[in-house]
Amino acid sequence: MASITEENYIKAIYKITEKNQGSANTNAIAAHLSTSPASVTDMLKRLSDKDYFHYEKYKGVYLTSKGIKLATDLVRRHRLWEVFLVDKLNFSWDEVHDLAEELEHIKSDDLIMKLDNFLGNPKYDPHGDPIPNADGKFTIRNQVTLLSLAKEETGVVVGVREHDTPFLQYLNELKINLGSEIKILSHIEFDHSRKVLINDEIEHVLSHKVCTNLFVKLKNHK
Amino acid sequence: MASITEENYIKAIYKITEKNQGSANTNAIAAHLSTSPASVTDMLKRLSDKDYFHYEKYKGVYLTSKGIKLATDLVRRHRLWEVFLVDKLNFSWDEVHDLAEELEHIKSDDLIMKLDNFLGNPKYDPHGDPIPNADGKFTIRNQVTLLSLAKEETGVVVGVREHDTPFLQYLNELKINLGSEIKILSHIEFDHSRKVLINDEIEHVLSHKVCTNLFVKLKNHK
DNA sequence: GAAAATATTTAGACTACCTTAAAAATATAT
DNA sequence: ATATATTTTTAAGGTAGTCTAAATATTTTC
Repeated sequence: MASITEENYIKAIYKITEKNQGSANTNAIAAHLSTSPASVTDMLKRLSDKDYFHYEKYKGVYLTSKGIKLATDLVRRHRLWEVFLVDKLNFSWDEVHDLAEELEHIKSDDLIMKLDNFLGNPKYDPHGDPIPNADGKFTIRNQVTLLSLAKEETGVVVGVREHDTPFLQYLNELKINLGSEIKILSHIEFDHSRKVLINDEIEHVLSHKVCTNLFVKLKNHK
Repeated sequence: MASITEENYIKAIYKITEKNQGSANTNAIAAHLSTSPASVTDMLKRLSDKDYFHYEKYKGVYLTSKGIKLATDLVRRHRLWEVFLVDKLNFSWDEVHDLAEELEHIKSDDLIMKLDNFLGNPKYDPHGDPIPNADGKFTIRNQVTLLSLAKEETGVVVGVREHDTPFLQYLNELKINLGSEIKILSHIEFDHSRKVLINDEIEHVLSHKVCTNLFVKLKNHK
């Protein structure tokens, strides 16, 4: 059975390989876990006979199917706990990450199954991220960033790319949450920001960066 | 901030001192934590400058008010999680101890406050044990063991002394749970067992030991 | 393709917690 | 009050995980 530290290594490798076409290097893992590259090398060596990943000196590391299974299990647990914290305990979406980070390490398939049922088998977490099923399969959703909407089009917010607290709190201030409707009033050429109408009520300018981080689906589309 | 191991030591000391008039000895702590007496001495020495307890070589250990606060906090967290597991996730009362043992170590006052509210501020856990409030105060209840009921008296089950799985599962078989009514039909002199009527339905003989472990209040009493 | 920059690994040491075996202190029994 | 039994502590060492500093590999640059 994997220790909490081991689980965190597997999760870090999973997240990095998701972005960096399949392989994770020592420095990236160290940065992700706020530890030193030396510790990572050490840990990879000690963990490498547990079959979660392939590791070759100086060549980086990639997960085996066993490692991927553990990682998606962790993602599943994390996101289900986030749903619990927001839907049942009334936490806000910017407060739940660290708690879910602890809760996800409680290892009981029965617990997660019962939690899933209790929550009504949710498909997405409070940030709009898909929750993998018990087999590790994700529901894929049609989504684009707010950037790709044309003038006069309206998007319904279905997710956020970044999860850090300041960004989510900024969205709180703008009254933007999952389900909010954002209509593009105009593109501002100069800095690629967008003038928008939020929830049919408030006009606002959203920076290019904010737009990149908002996932929407076109209103009245499928 | 106390580590999980530290918390478990404090909790063990608390439980032992509850029974053994105020002080816990090395062997008892070791037995309680399934570790060696040498480890306990080692840990007590290392922990003793954190002000959770007073420790004098060969004299045993007793908690300070800081230690008692931490211990009752842990009891509170443990019992609230047990309520959650039984009331919300539909676990049975014999399945929740180990999971609560893990969940109790998640340190967030906010989490526990919100969990408490979500559960409706319960005063007792699924085994009938009182849940201390945030200040560590327990609700005291009028209760006696089934042993002290006379013939023809009826008791309502409000708690169990032992929490181990086989005992609780035996009670499941007998259809005895919190709230069950048990009427004493006769005392059997030979082995001090009791012939009883459970829930107005089933007649059964309960051993002396089972009776000692069942807390009841007299039906129609306060 | 050599030099410089960067990434990675090794070496040695630290902490928290655990272990067994032996020594010392305390408690019990005669 | 001494001998015996029990409890507790010390000593020495192990594992998981961490660190810094130094050594080595790889990549980038010219």
